[in-house]
Amino acid sequence: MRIVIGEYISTGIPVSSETVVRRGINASSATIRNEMSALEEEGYLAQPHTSAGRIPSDEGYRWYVDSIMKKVYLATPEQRLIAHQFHQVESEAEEWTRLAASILSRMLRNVAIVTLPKPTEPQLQHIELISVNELLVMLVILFKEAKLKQQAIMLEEPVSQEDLNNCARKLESIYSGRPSIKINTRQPGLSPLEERIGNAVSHIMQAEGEGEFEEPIVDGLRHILNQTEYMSSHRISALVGMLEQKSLLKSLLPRLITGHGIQVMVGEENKEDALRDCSLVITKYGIPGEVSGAVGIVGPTRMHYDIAIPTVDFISKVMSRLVNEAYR
Amino acid sequence: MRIVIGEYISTGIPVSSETVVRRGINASSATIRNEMSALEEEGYLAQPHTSAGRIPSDEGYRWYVDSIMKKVYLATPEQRLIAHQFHQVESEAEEWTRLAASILSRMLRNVAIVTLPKPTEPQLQHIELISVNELLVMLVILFKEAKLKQQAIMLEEPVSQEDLNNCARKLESIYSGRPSIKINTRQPGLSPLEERIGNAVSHIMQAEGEGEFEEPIVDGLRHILNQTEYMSSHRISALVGMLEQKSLLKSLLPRLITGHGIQVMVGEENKEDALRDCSLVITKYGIPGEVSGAVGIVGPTRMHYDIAIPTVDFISKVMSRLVNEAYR
DNA sequence: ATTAGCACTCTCCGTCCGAGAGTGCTAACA
DNA sequence: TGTTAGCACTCTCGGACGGAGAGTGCTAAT
Repeated sequence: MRIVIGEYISTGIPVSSETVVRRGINASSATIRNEMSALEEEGYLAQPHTSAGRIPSDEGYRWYVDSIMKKVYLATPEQRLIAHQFHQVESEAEEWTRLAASILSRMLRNVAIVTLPKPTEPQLQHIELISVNELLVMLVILFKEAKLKQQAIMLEEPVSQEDLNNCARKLESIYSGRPSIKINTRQPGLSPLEERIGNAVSHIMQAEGEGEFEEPIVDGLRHILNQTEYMSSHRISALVGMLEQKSLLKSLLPRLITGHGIQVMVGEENKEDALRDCSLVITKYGIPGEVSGAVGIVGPTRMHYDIAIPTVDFISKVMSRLVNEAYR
Repeated sequence: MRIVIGEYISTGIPVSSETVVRRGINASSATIRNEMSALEEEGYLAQPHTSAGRIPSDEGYRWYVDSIMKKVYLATPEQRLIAHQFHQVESEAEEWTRLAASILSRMLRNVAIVTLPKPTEPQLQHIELISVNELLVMLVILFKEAKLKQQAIMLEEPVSQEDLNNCARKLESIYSGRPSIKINTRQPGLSPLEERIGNAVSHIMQAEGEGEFEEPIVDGLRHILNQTEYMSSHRISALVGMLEQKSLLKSLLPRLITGHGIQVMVGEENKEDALRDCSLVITKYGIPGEVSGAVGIVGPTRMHYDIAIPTVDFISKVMSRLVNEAYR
């Protein structure tokens, strides 16, 4: 009889035995009361105070979530709605990602976290050196995954575009196809210019290879304020602070996503203090071993898991498909 | 005698006549009371209720701000602190900008808004077409200001890198040096390929030319929660929502920054509903007529204007200097 | 095992009251 | 005329009180 949880999730008020009876259970309130106090013994429910209804404990939510996980299936209209929005978007990874975050946060009315897809091994596709003015050169690196990195480089003396092109070709041949780890080692027989720029390239590629995920895009912070008015104010600002510091969040993500498949962390199950009052529904997307990203949402423990889980799941599948199309 | 405002800003509690006396005024509380009720008549002060101290009205803050504007000067230690942080940063516009936002929000404990520097007339420097695979080409556009834009383009049939280079050179010669407005007009005598890619270039350059500012970087949202607990909750979430929607904010900026020099909008002076409970300290930076950006902070009307104004001013000067160095 | 009944407990909400803070006014004073 | 002391008045704040209502736990009957 754990309609209790569903009821509490949608109303937010402690559920009484009477309420359960009205929800269509063929039993009297007394019977329910006995059941409920049994469930409380087992730790699934709790009472805010003696004469109030019951609210689910973290364990209660955990049970509820587990029971939902079997039927992770998003209703067709919602699927349509999402597919439709993705349909209109350009083939630009950053755009999908922003869109995914925006859709998630709007549909679930919670904070969405989505990272750009990131290849496990960044592969160099092309190096370009463009002179901006006499001494300033722009180094442009294109990765196989159509991602661009740039860096301005100040030269000591003017170099012709000709030489720059040669330099670019040479570095390209050195770095292309190699896993990013090896490129730290110096190459012999390079001119000072080539060495200088080579260092910059190494540096960029190394930075690119680091970490499991890209910096996440966070959308829907405004929902935190509406949903969780009960949460103590300093907890809220710790949470917002954490969500705001993308680089911190990025380094946290691998710890949050441990397993495969969709993952739900309820309240105290979270390692991070700031998340102690929240639940996290999160999963990876991409091509295992090649490209990966994360999508998820953060909300109060009292969350519509029954919608959130299938939605996050569906979005992750859409993202995986897009990645597949783009990186095939 | 408007120590009242200074006092209220730092304590946050309505100031009584007694308090003013204790702040070193050579007069009795009764005298102060007379003065204060005169100031209330004139609209500079207000009483939350009959038997409470006075708090400044928007007009009061306005007067206070105006009186501060004369001595916009940041204390040397703070200047040092800021300069020091900027000193360590790479010569990357986005990095400065993020840093500026981070410094501002941390020092003033409020939300900082900073835009990337944006040239009034984007000028094309270089076009590069790099084939990613048979049919996919990456169009890379480099602007004079060392800004990069990319777009993936799907071809109908394979084209050699040779032809791509030629195409890039041709388009480069067409678009380079022209103000972005004219480039809409079709050029005669272009091959389908050139026309196709030319359209993409036009499109990007036009988008680049639009709007007065870049999308702003917002930092320090967490401070909103600590500072403004009194603000009604739906106002807060409207505010956060607005600050979160960068594109909206971007289109709003020109309306917020009308004049030159540092600008302060107090409470109801703001046109935007979401800002009605807030004050805005904002200014432009850059090279007038050539490159411009905006820096500012948003906070409660009860804000340390005496620190905020010089700080924003100083940061804007630092940013201007950086822009000057980079774009010289 | 279920249920009706009932006493009990606890929150919620409005009221009341006293203390305290601060004002406005008046009358005295320089 | 401007300043000040004195004082009555007003309003908030916090705690106490109390009744209504909701919901439970227990017991006894089915």
